[in-house]
Amino acid sequence: MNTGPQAVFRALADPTRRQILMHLAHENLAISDIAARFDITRTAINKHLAILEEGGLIKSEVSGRERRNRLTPEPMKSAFEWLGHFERYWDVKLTDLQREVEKEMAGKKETEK
Amino acid sequence: MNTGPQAVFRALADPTRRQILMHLAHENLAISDIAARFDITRTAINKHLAILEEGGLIKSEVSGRERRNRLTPEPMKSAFEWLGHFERYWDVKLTDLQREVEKEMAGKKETEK
DNA sequence: TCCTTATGACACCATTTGGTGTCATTTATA
DNA sequence: TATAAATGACACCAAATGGTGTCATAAGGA
Repeated sequence: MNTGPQAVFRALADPTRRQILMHLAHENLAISDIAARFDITRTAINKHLAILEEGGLIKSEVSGRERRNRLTPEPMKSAFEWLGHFERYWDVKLTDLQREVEKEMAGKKETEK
Repeated sequence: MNTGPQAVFRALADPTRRQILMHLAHENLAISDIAARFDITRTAINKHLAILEEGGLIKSEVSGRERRNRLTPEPMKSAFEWLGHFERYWDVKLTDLQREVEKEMAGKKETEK
């Protein structure tokens, strides 16, 4: 397992995997349960689960003949925080404010001449 | 261009692309400028830029013989918000608090018997 | 015990991904 | 005006990705 940002972003890059995470947010599910919710084979689901587990986003434990999967979303935090560093850039209100400030500064410069 | 969550997560999945975004957060750069900061060819950088632009994370405009790239991070917001839905799950403090509350409740039950 | 269910383990495949190198075109510049 | 610099446009490649199908094994249930 490797909960670094790379393994997490990689795990999040596939839409099927993100959907699996959403299902697991509601309830723990066995592999067949998950496969029943998608149009792809159980084998394909298994590979997705392996990548999610590699990213540390889920944990699984066997119980009888089932393997129950549970969400362990802590590693998402690193991706969330990485994105958070850009928050000030995408915040439109702040950008508008900056523009206003810059315009104001420019105006002052002009009047100071 | 397609600023949906899929295009954004896909663009963020590669470590080189994430580094390019960080560089562009500091300053707008031409393709050669970016290529000079990595050990891969300009052609490879070009492909990464195309994927970033496809996700709407950057915009570029030609200026003479240069193509200047600028960060347009608004689409990151959708990925950030998607992750935000899981925040309550990974928040350790909240989890600890819940554990405390549960322990307290269990204790009360005991004493109430 | 027999049959069914849930996985594990492979082998195989087409497409995508992340790189490379080369050549042509356009734009500054000495 | 030559020359150098910055891109664009291709062709080509190996490895990773996202699927498939098949067969074996283990665990429950009638």
